[in-house]
Amino acid sequence: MYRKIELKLRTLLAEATESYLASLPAVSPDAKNTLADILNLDIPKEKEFGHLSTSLALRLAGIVRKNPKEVAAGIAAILKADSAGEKSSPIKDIEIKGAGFLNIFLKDEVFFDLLRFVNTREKDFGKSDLGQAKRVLLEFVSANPTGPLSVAHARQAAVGDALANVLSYAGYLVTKEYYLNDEGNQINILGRSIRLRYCELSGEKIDFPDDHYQGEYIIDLARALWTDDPTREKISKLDLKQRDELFLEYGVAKILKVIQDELADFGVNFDVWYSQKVLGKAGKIEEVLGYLKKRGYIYESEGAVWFKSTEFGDDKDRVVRKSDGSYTYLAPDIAYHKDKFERGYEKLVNIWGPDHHGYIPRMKAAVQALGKDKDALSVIIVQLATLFRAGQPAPMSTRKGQYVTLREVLTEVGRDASRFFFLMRKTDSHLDFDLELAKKQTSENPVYYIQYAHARIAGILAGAGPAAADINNADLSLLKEEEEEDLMKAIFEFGYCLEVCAKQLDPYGLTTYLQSLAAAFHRFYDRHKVLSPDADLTGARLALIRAVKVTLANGLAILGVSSPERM
RNA sequence: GCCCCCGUAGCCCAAUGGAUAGGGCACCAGCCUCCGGAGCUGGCUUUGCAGGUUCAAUUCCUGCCGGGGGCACCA
Repeated sequence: MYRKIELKLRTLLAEATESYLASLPAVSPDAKNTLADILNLDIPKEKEFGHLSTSLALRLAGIVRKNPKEVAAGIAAILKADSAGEKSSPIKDIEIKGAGFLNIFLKDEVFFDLLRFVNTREKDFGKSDLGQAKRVLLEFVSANPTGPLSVAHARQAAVGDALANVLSYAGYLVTKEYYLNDEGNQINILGRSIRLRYCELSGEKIDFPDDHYQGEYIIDLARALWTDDPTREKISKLDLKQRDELFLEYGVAKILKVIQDELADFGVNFDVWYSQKVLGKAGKIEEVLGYLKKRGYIYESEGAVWFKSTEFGDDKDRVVRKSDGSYTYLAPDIAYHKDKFERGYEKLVNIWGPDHHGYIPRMKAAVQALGKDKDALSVIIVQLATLFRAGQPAPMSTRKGQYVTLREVLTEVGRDASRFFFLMRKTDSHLDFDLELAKKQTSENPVYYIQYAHARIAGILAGAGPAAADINNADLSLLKEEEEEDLMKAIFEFGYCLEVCAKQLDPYGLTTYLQSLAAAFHRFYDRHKVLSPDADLTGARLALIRAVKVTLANGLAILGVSSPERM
C-alpha cells in the first residue's frame, strides 16, 4: 500500500521534473540521467512538512545551476497542473518550504483506502514487491554443536529470524539456513572432552586441558553414557579410535538436539540444516579448490595451500590447507558458498558474530573468485549483547564454560521480551540487555507498552458488539480529529518503515516504529471515545483502531513477538 | 600491530545526508461519574575535540581523545 503510493508519486515527480527540464533553454544531459538517483521520497518528522517530502529540487539545483526554490516552484507547478484533473492522483496539495523542499500532502481518500485495505487484507498489510521475488539465502546462528547457545547466538537468532520476516514482507523469497560445523577441530575437541570426562567417571586420573570444553554439560553427557549399562559394556569393547568416534557422534547429536530445542522454544525455525560433514563427503571442498586453482587463485607456499584473496582486496592471502594437510575453516566455507549459488540463490546474507568481522574481506574475495559480484554476499555483524542484572553486568565467556545461555534468558524473561530486547538497538551496535527491565510489566518496558495497546484495542472491539461487524462500510470521512489523522499517518508509515528495514538489512527500526504507533494510539484513546451513541462515528473509529491493531500485530509478528488479546 | 562498534540533556537511547536534533527514565505540576490508569497532558537541560567534503553533517572522510569488543596456519 505504501509502496503503491510511493511508486505512483515517483512516476509523477519524474514526469514533472522531465517536463520542467525540457522547458529550460539548455540543460546538461546529466540532469535527466541522474534523476533516479536524486529522487528521494521521505516521511518528514514534522507534520507541517506534509505526508511525504522530497529534496529533489535542492539536489537538482546544483546540476541545472538555478536557485533551488525556483526549481521547486517549476516542478511543483507542472505537478499541480498534471494532477489537478486526474482522479487517480494521490496528491492533494504541494507546498514549497525551507530551502526548496517539495512537501506533498495526500488526499484523504488515500488514507481511507488504506484503512479499508488493512482491515480487509490483515496479515498481507505491509507486503510489497520491493524484492522482486529474488531468492535470498539467509544464514544465521550456525553455532558449532559443542555447547548450548549463548546470549550472543540468541541475539543473532532474534535478528536473523526477524530479518527473514522483513525480507519476506518486502517480497524476497527467503530461505533460513543453519550451517552445521559438524566436523573439524572443535568437534574433535568436543569428542575428546567427553572421553576424558568419561574416563574420569571410570576412576581414571585425568588431566583436562584448558582448551577443552569446560562446561557442566560435558560431564552430564559422559555420565549418561557411563550410567547406561549396555552402553558402558559396548564402549569397553571398542578400541581407542572407535571410542573417540562414538563420543564425538554422541556429543554432536545430543548437543544439536539441545540447540534445536532452544531455537524452537525461542520461536526460531530454520528451513535447512546444512551439514559441513555432508558437504565434505560430497567432495565439494576438493572440487572448489580445483575450480579456484584452474582460475589461478590458488598456490602453494611453506608447505601450505593458499587462496590468493589479495587479488580481491584482502590484506593478505589466506591458507586453505594447512601444512599438516588438514583444511582451514575457509576451505569448506568457500565450497559452501559456491554450493549456495549453485542451489539458485542470487543473494546471500550471512549473519555473524563480531569475532568473524575480520573474516569478511576473505569471504567477499572468495565470492568474487567464484565469479560473482561482491555485493552478492552481504555480511551482517551482530554486536554482542551485554546482560545486566540490577546494574551489574553478567559475565560471558564461551571457552570457560561460564556463559549465560539462551535458555537462561528465555526462562527468566520469556520469549516476547527477550526477542524484542535483542532487536532494540541497531544490529551492529552493542546492546545492553537489562533483564530486570525486560521482566517489568510497566510502561517502562516497551514490549508491554506495545502489547498493551493491542490488548486495549481488542478489549474495545470485543465490547463493541454488532457495530464492529460492519467495519468496512464505515464513513471514514468522519475521522477528522488530529489524533485520528496521526494514527492514519502512523499506519501509512508502516510500509515505509519496512522498506527502510529491508534496504538496511536490519529489523531494529520496527521496534521504535511500533513504540511510536502504540503511543499515538494511547494518545488517541485518552482523548476520544470510540464507543459512543453516534453510530456512524463509532463505526469509523472502530475501523480506525482495528487497522491499528492489525498493524501492531503484523509488526510484532515480524519481530517474533506475540500480540495478546488480553493481558 | 590490524580491525569493528559507540561518544547526543543528570541517566538510557532516536534521527534512510536535510527543515525547529526526537522519545523514555528521573524530577516538578496536573488528568479517573467515561471503552483496561500497564494510560494521558504540561514543564526542564544536549550532538567528545580539530579539520575537510556538501546548498545542507549527529550522519560521510581524515586526525586526535575517551569507552566497549574482536583478530593471528582457531573456528
